[in-house]
Amino acid sequence: MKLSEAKQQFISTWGAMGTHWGINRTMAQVHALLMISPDPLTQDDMMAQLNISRGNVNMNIRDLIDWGLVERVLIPGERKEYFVAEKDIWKVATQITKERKKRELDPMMKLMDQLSKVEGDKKDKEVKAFVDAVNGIKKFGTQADHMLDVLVKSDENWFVSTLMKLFR
Amino acid sequence: MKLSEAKQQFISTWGAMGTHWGINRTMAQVHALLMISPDPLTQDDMMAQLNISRGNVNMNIRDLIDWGLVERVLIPGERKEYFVAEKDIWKVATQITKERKKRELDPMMKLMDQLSKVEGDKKDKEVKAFVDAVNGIKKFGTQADHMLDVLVKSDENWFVSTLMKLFR
DNA sequence: TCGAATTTTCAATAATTTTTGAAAATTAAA
DNA sequence: TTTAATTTTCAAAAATTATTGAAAATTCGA
Repeated sequence: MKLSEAKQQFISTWGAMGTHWGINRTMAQVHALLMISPDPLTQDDMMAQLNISRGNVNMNIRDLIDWGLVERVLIPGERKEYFVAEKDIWKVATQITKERKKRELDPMMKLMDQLSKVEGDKKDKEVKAFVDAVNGIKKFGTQADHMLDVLVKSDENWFVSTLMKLFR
Repeated sequence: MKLSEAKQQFISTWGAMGTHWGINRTMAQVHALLMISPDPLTQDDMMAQLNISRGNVNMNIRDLIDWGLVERVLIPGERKEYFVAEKDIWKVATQITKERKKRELDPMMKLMDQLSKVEGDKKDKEVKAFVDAVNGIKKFGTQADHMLDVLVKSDENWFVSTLMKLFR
């Protein structure tokens, strides 16, 4: 398989995967493109390579920056802005994990705390089924929370240690 | 907060979460409704409680069954079909994990294997960046695969052991 | 400060996904 | 069988989400 074809495959598959991961297709494609680029790219580069409009690139780049997956880089003497993606896939995974924990798990847990205080007779099977479900989710959420923390923390260490190697 | 209000909140939030988890809003709502129901429900029950059409209930129930999260139950002497959801949230989580591994991770890994065989000079920085990215993902995927297996297996044991308790 | 290059915004449009509802198929009681 | 209850299907409609592109805003060199 030729590089150009392989690139296309990679970008399109990563895009399709993105939709399963809670980010939109184009955002994942932009990310994919940047992940396999040896050099920083401009918005125009991405427009050309992915065949999408300026506005689209711009918005998705902004989202990727919010997710902590892409950053702006300044190239001395250049007027245009350049962008690079985090290349370390473990870093990508922990970053996504962290963000989703913040955006999804934390608010869910807050709600469950409220819902577990529902009024009503615990003898009523309707009430009991509800409270049981909510408490189950709370317990699960707490455990998941800890597990994810361990993962993210261990990975931060791992990341730091890999990074350190580069400097010694 | 009253039960009816709490239920509504629960269903609507679980539905919103579903969209982040790769399943559609209504499917997640049907699942939520079944999770907090002490008794099996019919399609008509769900139509009434969620205000959705018969076809919609039917399709989403089918999907939930495919995901292994809901099952049909027969109530002796009743003509209609009844449905119950897996109530154990850990079981739900491992089931989803298993399915997503099968649907997302496995195909992704297969593709990466192909893509790592891209032709071209490894000295070319374009080729190198591509191969590095693909190999990084392969390594990551393999580790994730093992991790998920451990999770699912340990949980299967845990589930079996909880189940056993019911019978002794 | 000015003005060209570049980035950002956002209303309109396009594409995609979900939902409906009625017809067809299936099921099981009589 | 026949028939009425129930489930399933799927084309059309509605709702949602993503994309465009041009105008507005910003940035930076001269």
